[in-house]
Amino acid sequence: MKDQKEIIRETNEKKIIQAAEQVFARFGFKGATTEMIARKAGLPKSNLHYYFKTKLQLYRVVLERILIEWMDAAEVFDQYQDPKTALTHYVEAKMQFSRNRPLASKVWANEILHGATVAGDFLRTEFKNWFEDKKQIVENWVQEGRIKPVDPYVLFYMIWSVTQHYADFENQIEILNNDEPYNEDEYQQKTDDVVNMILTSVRV
Amino acid sequence: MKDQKEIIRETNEKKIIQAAEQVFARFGFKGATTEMIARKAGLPKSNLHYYFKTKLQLYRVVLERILIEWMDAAEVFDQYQDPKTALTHYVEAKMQFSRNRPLASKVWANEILHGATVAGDFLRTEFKNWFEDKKQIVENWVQEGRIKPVDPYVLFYMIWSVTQHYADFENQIEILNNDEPYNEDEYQQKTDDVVNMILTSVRV
DNA sequence: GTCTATACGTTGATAGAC
DNA sequence: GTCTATCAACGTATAGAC
Repeated sequence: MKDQKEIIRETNEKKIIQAAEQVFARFGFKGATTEMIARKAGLPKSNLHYYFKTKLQLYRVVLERILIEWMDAAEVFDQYQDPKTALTHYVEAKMQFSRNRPLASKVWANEILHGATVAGDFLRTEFKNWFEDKKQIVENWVQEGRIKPVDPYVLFYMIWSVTQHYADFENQIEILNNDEPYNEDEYQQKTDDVVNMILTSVRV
Repeated sequence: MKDQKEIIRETNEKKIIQAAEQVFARFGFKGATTEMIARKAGLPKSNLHYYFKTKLQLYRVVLERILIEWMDAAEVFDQYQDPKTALTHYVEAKMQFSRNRPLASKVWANEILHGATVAGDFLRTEFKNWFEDKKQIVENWVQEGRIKPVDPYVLFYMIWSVTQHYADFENQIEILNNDEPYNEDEYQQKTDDVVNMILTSVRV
């Protein structure tokens, strides 16, 4: 049974983490201030420091949550044996992630861009394992002649970069779209086009 | 004829701009300190402020130079009428840019990621004009049946994101490559693969 | 044009009353 | 668990001697 304090702690931590993600996405780690995060969470700054000792610790928590979401979204890749189906669902999931969680994508992009100092451990362990596994699947597809011969690295980097571009560069995209954000239908259309081009690029 | 002071000014400004690009790429605008930039340029901090009144002004200069380089590298697109040749040279130029100027790419990515507050003007004018022009070329190719029907936006975002990924996410790439940077041959191989996949995706 | 010293604002973090 | 007051550190920018 959760007691009163525990509930308060959980709700406040959640509010802080959500606010932190917004501020980190917009201003980066150094550019974000604990004051901005606290205000967005509706708490005084000292309360934030009560729940998270340091800004770095809060940042770690935010990143960790993003990684978990990222891995969850990637599971869809394993659920289909057919290359076309697996790739279609995977690319669609990535495009949806960019649509629903652009802030998460931006925080991640910012982290890698500036040296992956915090995410480095995760990349070298869990992430690398995940990737080696997927790489093997793609290599099998190639050997079985089910897709055109492609370097798995090049394929995955293409999928990641293209899909994440719709989140990380949304400001640029919006400007080129006459300062209009995509509506649901338009975004679905882009998603279909991206899926189609990637499938075509491996000839499935 | 340039006098002594002018020469000193030019060399020092150049040193500062180059140092600034490195520091902005690594730490972002807010994360970069004028002290770090000055030290890397081999000057006292007050000298930096003598040449560039504010950090923001220095940042603007750095960004502007990057944009000029970017546009220069893009000119290759206009020099060929054949879709296959034009796309090949363009993608190769972009891949070379990521290889030779990863810092420039990162500064740009960081700028867009965090709201394009400084580059917004450029994007809405010069950049948009440039893009509208290229968009028309691609649409013509489609109408003439020389490439598969594709949304020009989706095609360009694919080219930009994939090529820039090799600069902006190089930390992640290096980790997945067992903490080894790509050598020249490997990078050339990736370049060929990227070109090939993009050409295939539009069926030329 | 160069450099030391410094003013001034901002920010991460804490103390201590409630 | 909350909040006001406060501090120490840092970072931008400038003054003024050389």
